[in-house]
Amino acid sequence: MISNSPTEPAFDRLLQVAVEVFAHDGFRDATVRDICAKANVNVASVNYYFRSKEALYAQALAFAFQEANRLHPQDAAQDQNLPPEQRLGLFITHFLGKLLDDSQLGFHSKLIAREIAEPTKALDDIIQTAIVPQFALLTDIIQKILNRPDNSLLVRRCLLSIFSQCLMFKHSRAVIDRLYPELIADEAAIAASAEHITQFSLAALKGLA
Amino acid sequence: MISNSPTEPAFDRLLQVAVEVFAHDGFRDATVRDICAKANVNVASVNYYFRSKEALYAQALAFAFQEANRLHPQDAAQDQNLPPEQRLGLFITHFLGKLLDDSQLGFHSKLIAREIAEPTKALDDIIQTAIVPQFALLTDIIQKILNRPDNSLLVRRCLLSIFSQCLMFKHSRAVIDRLYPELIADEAAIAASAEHITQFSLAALKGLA
Amino acid sequence: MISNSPTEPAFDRLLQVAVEVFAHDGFRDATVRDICAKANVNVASVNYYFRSKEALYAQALAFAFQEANRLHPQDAAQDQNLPPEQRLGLFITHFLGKLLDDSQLGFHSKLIAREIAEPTKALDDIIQTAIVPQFALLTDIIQKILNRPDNSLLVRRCLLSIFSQCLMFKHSRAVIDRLYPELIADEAAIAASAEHITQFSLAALKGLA
Amino acid sequence: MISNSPTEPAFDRLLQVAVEVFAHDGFRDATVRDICAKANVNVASVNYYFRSKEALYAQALAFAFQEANRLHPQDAAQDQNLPPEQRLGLFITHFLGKLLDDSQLGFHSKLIAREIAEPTKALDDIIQTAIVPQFALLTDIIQKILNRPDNSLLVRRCLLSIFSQCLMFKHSRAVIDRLYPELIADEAAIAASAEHITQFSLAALKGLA
DNA sequence: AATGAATGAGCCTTCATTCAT
DNA sequence: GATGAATGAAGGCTCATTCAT
Repeated sequence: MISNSPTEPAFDRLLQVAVEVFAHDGFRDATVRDICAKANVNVASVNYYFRSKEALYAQALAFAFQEANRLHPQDAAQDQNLPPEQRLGLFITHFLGKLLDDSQLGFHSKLIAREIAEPTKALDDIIQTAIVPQFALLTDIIQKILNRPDNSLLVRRCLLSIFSQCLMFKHSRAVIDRLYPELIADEAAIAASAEHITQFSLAALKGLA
Repeated sequence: MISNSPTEPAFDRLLQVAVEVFAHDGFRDATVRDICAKANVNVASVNYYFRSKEALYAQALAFAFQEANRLHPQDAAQDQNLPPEQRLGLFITHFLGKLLDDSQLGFHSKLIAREIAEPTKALDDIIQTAIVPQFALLTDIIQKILNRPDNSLLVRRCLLSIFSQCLMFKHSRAVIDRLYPELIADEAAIAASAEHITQFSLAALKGLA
Repeated sequence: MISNSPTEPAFDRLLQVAVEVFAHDGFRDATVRDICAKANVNVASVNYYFRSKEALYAQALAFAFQEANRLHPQDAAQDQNLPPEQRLGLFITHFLGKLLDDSQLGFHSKLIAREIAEPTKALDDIIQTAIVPQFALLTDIIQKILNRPDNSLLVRRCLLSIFSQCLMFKHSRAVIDRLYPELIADEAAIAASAEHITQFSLAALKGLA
Repeated sequence: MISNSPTEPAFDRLLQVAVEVFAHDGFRDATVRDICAKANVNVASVNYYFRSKEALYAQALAFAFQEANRLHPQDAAQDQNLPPEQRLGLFITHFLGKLLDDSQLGFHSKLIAREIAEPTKALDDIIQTAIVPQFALLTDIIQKILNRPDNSLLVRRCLLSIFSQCLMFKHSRAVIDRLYPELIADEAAIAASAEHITQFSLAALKGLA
């Protein structure tokens, strides 16, 4: 993705700060001045290194995906030796953990969720790089449980049904925080939520198979 | 674009245009000048009728919920004489229809989805007036299928599992449009998607009961 | 002055409120809306009754002078039977009391002080109506103490010297409030200040005579 | 109009123009656009250099005091070797000269007089840095003539009596211009006025001592 | 006669961007 | 190559005023 990036520290600092700030404030509310100040670089640096605020955003988005995948690889769920039911549980637990990570890494998924909810021109690249592989992995698991071909409509629909249950905790977090805060209160609660999604989805898949 | 029938009072025209523009551009990118121009009123009208851009947004949001509920009432799903399984199907079909309505009303759900993804101060009011009733209705249906008390954690989690499958078509529409466009190609496809969510969820609920 | 004023209650209320608001906020900071709201009349009333905000100001100024003179006549100081030294004391006490009156009447002198510090076109009329008579009265007193003709330069200069000591409490009140608040703390303090000005001025006049 | 020598830095030009414009129009009526236009700089410069219109005003006020004191230092009046009666005369002459300086510097005292008549948040700072020293100097002189302690009420009252006679030429200049223009017609007249204030005050102080 | 709705000019401020160094 | 100064377009908002009723 970021093939043409010089490896200068100012450039990198700018990129990391941009992920955080864009994730926190959104594209419009984030200001170039704020990003530069937080990155300890000159105000003109964004235009110098990235040509424009918009270009910085696109790069930051690509960087966020790259980092999210580097830091949260779905290794266990890819193990073809495990039974698909167990792989499903691992996938969901891992994916939900990534989404709800409120540490520094949380910025990555937050920025991505923003981009999906309000796509810009940058989305198409991103889908190919980061979403398609996740979809492929989950497709593989579902297809084995349902015992149907990869490209069947049912597999695709079940894929969305399962993905959506995880994504809700990101997209509708504001609602969950207000109505059902106990479901994401701490790590144990999040693990229980992952377990529920797994059981709910397994029961559904078994019933539909 | 809503037809700006000049007979309509300026206040109403402003409100309808605001829903459109805020849905399309978001709060920050939308400009008062643009809204006023599209509504064929003076630039000062927003401040005259609504006191501020922020207050206009809050009113537009409330109006969007009101309109969405008025045009897609959940009457059938509330019928206590029907079996809960059928009520669930009706609820999902209606809810998905409301979310994917690309006619004039599509703006309403788009604006609402934006607000949930990036909450402003206006969200709290909205949750109470518009979301809580929907949650209550679905809770009633689930609780009857599961035969569990209203407030059990399981009921709440299943509620989110079902809601999320519908909401994904709104929040992640950009992804679906690109990867699985056939699932929302036309009204028949949407109906089939609703049917899938219903079957998936019913199988899950039966399995968990 | 206000010969063409209709005697309607709305008109009068507007005028009285205008004196207060202009005195408190100044011409620019005062808003027509605020004045109309406080006077319980329509927003358009100012333009209807007075043609413009500026014209309302001019009328309010004239009204303030008229009221100030009507409510604070310098009767005692005009008594030719009293010795001029006593008349000087009466004049100063009375004048200072009028200037420092913080009750409703205080608005009149505050508005007038504003006009003198930052004159508008309205000032010339005002000087003839309200200031000249005061100057004449004080001139008469001084001239008798100094035993000089009315129009001597010395009389004029002493007039200003005495007037200025009183006016300072109005024009530079902000400074006095901060550095010597004890000089205007209460009615007794104000009376003592008047007494000082009288003694200071009498001593000066005696010395110069 | 100050000569906008283009060699001067934009910051300085802005400050000098601000003194002029604020003195002429007052804080509210003065516009940032006008100031920038007169200073030949961009409209955004005020916010760039001074953060806000209000901050520019505060700086302009401080600058006015600084300039007024730099150009009219009270050196002679501070000379402890001179008799206090002579020092009083020097102080009054200098102070009145500063107030009535109609050259370029007239803007300074006009701005200051405005601020005292209609104080803003900026006044408190100004009092400490600019007024207190003047008061201290005059207090020293008066106390020596009266032979009383610095902090006696009488000294304070006499201080105000003397100050006020000078200030009147600033605050009530509009009235003097119309009724007694001969008192400030030219430099000689002003010197005569200063002489009068000195004699009047000395006679008073002697009488009260 | 008197009003309330509606207007438009103009204000301060923000911000991404540019330019000379 | 990299910066800090400077810009200009645009945004939300206020307010005296006008106009139809």
